Amino acid sequence: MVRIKAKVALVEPTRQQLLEAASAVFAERGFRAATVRQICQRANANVAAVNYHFGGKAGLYAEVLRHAHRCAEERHPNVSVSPKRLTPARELEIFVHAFLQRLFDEGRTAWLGKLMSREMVEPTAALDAVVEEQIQPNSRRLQDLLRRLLGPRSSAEQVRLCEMSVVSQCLFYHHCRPVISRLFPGFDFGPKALRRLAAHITRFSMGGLQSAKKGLG
Amino acid sequence: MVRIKAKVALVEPTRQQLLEAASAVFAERGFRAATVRQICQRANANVAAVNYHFGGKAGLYAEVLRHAHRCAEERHPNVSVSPKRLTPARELEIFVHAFLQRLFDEGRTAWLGKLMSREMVEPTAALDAVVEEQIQPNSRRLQDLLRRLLGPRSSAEQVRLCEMSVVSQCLFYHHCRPVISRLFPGFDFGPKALRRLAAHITRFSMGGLQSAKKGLG
DNA sequence: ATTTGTTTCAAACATTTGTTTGAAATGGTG
DNA sequence: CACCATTTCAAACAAATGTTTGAAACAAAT
Repeated sequence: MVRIKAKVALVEPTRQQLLEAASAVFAERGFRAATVRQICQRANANVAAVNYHFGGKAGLYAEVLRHAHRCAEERHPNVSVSPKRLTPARELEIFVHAFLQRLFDEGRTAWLGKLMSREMVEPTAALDAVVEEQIQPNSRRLQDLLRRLLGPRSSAEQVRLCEMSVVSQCLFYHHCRPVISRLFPGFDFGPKALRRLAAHITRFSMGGLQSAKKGLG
Repeated sequence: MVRIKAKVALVEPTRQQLLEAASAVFAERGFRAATVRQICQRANANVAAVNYHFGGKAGLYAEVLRHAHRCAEERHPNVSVSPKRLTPARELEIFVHAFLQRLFDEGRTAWLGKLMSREMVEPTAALDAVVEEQIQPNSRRLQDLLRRLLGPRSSAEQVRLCEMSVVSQCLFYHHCRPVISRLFPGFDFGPKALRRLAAHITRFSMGGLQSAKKGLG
């Protein structure tokens, strides 16, 4: 029994290893560009394992999305309510910073963010589920925050537009990283830079929101 | 001679047809997903034509980028200087609106914008040239405008960050269109909507710039 | 009309990639 | 040990795709 436990701990079941490897590869390369052979090699598994355990590349991808979602939920059990009383600006900054971290952190934490970012640009059949289960809730959360910032007279359209203005600034750095690093060599994405970025996006957006608010009447 | 001229006018040389077809297909599908067979079918050409005229798929793609650049230059011979005296806000709105149009117009006008947008997310070997020849100049142009708006005390870093805040808002709608149309059904991208979008992005950004300006000291 | 250089074409080729297969290995159970 | 289900594996398969090839068609010049 000790031996069994030890073995389980050391050599994780193939299915799990595939899931981990696939998460990383899909997050890096995207669904299309990732190959099952890459994934299996990384998981020390046979090429046929993907089909045996997940019924195919698509099935594996679907499982990876669920897996990443579970991992993220585990790590942030309930981000929806900020416990302390914070200024709205600070609350927005926290949202933005968390968003950036999900896109740029290394390791398992960032899988979900990267996968979702990929889905936006190069959608697969899984996009509908991703939007409904993951993007939609976050969108509602940000909209609530923005509505508070824009005031009760703001229209749904205004809230939507401002939401996209905020989100776009965060996603941009991930989507366009290849261009940014060529256009501005030396631009880095370490933790410190991420905080500075979040500060800028928040300040810029607070000004933008104020401007949008004025133009309401 | 008349017969020849007529024929040339009616049945354009294969090379040109390939270029046109490839521009459309690459803009729609991206470099990887586009297949030479698709392109050749659309151009009524043989599969081997691509290799004969351009040395391969990569060569064709490189030519397509140059071709799209020429087309865009032809259409907007010199956008760099706005002839009339405009308020900076109006100037920014024109820039933003033109940007959006390049991404969402149908037909040849939009090829370059779409191709560049693709390059940002899914870079190819051609990205370096694209950045240097196309993105860099536009970037400089926007930076000049923003520096005027931010005032002489603004740092290069501030200008860069604000530039990305503006550009990101424009690109977002193109990059994330699949998500937007699921999240906000009915969101359209017709000419009227594009003008409204440009107005929002401009107003939002003007507020953001003001905010960024304040935080300079 | 013949020649010469260019262009087109159908067919084949080589490679990649997702999937299938049938046998071998594995591990628990009676 | 023998039996059974589960899992792994090397090999093969089928489809897609970029590229090559060698002959045919074509056009212009001599």
